[in-house]
Amino acid sequence: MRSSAEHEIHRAGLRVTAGRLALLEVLDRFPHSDAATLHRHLVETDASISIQSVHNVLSDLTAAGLLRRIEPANSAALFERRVGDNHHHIVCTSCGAVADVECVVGHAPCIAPSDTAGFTLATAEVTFWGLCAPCQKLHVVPTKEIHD
Amino acid sequence: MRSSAEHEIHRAGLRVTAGRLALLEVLDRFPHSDAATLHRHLVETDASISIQSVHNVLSDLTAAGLLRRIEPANSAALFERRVGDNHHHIVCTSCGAVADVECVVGHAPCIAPSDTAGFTLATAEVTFWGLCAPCQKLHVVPTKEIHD
DNA sequence: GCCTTATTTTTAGTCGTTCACGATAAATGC
DNA sequence: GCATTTATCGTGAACGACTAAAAATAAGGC
Repeated sequence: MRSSAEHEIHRAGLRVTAGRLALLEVLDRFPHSDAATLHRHLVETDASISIQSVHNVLSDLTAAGLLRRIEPANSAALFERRVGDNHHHIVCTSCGAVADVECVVGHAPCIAPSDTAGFTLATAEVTFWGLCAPCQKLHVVPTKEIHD
Repeated sequence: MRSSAEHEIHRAGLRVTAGRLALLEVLDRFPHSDAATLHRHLVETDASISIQSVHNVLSDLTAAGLLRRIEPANSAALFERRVGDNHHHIVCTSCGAVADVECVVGHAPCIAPSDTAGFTLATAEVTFWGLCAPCQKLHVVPTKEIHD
């Protein structure tokens, strides 16, 4: 059984290595993970890979367009395999959990601010903040005040 | 002449110190600055303040609601005095310059994603990416590919 | 002006990430 | 298959941004 990951890496002009395959596989199971978390999962399963190599692989695959890197405030860089669409994210202010969010309004409204101050607009990135279901149950009060 | 900054700090229940006043004044002239930049401006003008104290003051004033902290990807935390509204930002992918952007569509559409995956939604944060006017003139090609 | 305690300084230390470089192993050509 | 090339990985060190702890200082109420 030949994984699609193998094809993807090869098509990107990169060498197919055990580390890259393993990382893509783990990232499939745990999207929105940071480098340290991915490294932990990797050493747990089998592959011996250094944390620096994890950063290396993440950087290479992101540059190749196989991964998307997001960087919510107060958090390390997170990675996901879902690329090529303009979906957004919602982040839990209490525990940092991240979920994908489809932009209901489509592209146009969000990407058309009234005044771009002379900037040429390329992309719009939306991050939603809130409480995830488990944290709601725990009655955890978010540390940041939310005034309307 | 009593500065409004003095009142603001006092009203927040914080002590009015030279460092805090100086930082607010510098941040007025250079919005969207990071701690290191602010520190540089401060030591240039007059006030001898340590970089750690700058972080301290920024943290205190942000917690008190006098400052807003933003954290664009690939950048240190930036601060601005404009608080209490829901304006967004546009960041230059080439030089990192930041400008304020009013959200033309208002509140509702952006803050109403179709599915929040069980999250309770609190706020929406929009970051626009593009090229600032000076970087456009320099014909600088952004390092990230822009498809569509 | 004094006293309490918030604030600042000083000094270390942490976290996430990048860099340099020798060691290793994919992929190409034979 | 096997050798060669060179992309990739491991190791170790370093970096920037930020936080922590403790001692020194100074704001502001009395």
